Amino acid sequence: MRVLVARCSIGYSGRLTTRLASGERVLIFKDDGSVCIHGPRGFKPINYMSGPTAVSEEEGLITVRRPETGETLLIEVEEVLADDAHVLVDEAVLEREGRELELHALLERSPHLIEEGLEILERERATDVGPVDFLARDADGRIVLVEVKRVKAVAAAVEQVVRYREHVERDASYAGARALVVAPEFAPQARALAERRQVECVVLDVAGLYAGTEADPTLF
Amino acid sequence: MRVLVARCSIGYSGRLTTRLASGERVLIFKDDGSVCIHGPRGFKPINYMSGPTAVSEEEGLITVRRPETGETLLIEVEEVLADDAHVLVDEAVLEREGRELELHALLERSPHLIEEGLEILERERATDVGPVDFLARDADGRIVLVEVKRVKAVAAAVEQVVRYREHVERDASYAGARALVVAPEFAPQARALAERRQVECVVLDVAGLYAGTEADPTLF
DNA sequence: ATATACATGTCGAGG
DNA sequence: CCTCGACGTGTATAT
Repeated sequence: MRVLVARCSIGYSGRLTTRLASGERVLIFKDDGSVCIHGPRGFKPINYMSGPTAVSEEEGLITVRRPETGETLLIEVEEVLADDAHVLVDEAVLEREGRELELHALLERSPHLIEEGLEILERERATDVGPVDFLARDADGRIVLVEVKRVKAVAAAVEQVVRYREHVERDASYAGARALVVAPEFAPQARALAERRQVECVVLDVAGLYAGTEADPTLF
Repeated sequence: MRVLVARCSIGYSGRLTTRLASGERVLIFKDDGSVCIHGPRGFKPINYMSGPTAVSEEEGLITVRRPETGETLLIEVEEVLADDAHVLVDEAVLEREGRELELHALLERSPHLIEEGLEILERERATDVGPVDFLARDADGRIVLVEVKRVKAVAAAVEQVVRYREHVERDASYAGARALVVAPEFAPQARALAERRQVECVVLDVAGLYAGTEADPTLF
């Protein structure tokens, strides 16, 4: 990994075209061919390129090409402030907790949090329009399709569960299936669309959900 | 801006919890309080934090807190391989060309690129289920709803414009409105859905669009 | 401040 | 390879 600190101008051409006038930045060239250029603010690079790439350098002009897509990054180096190569040993992989999957597991253990009397029949049931999060049956014996969102549900989530419903209803035994979106919050447009499509919105108290579980994300 | 190269272990707690075992990484601390930590691969940081934050350091333990959200990043520094501070001068702002907004402007100036005889009536017309990119009228006087995608159109884009059509058709004067998706490329499932929903797909030659304009993204 | 849609989105899973 | 949905999505824009 090479860490170059330099005054430079940068041009990118690919899915769009960007131009960045002269300024001092930190440029990181990784061994996998990826490049990221950090400006003075924010954790996101101001310019970047995925690997694999071919990097060439001559007379202060660094050219990064990604043959796969034809993207090009041109870096005119005007002044080198620092230039260090590091051989970094890092075998660790990032471990995550608290993703949507765990929310699913929690709801599967406690389906009454969605609705009293609900029984989960299947999880991640595959359809040819994508998987539906839960296939369930309500207290009256009706089939219920459940789409779960960890964060605010938008119109697309409603569309998703409507697609599932249209799909399963081609099988007559699923006629009259209910469709639910379960989320801690709903965008107004999502509610409007849900009403039109006869999709039910279930607001989930995520904080209350996790309260008392060992993976309580509010503990810190 | 501080560039620290170190062997370290990292814990993040916020919207989720992550743990990263010991390894050698590049850590960048910016003056606005943002932090990003780069591992050996990829242009994305393996861990990060947006500013503003409070950063404290004692005995090899760096603590980054973001009061606004309660997020915390804990960095146990086990060995420092390099540690440099840089005062970087960078007033430049990134100029982008080729965003969706510009594509809209281009099409608004030259609606014949969508269809001969098309007349744009309104742009970004809002509805309670979302805006439609263009409200237009065709050579025969029929209302045309246009959804524009800068990259490949997928099924969701078709559903969007169908939603708009359903909305405007509640007003009888829009009965029989046409629905178009305009994009440089269409996913097969998007085409299939478009056919079922009677939505028209217009393939746009984006390269041709920009050819001859000063913002030609192919010039590199 | 809130709501909404764009993003060089990126990334990973599943067919 | 393609398609699709999640993401610590982040970010800008309009209301």
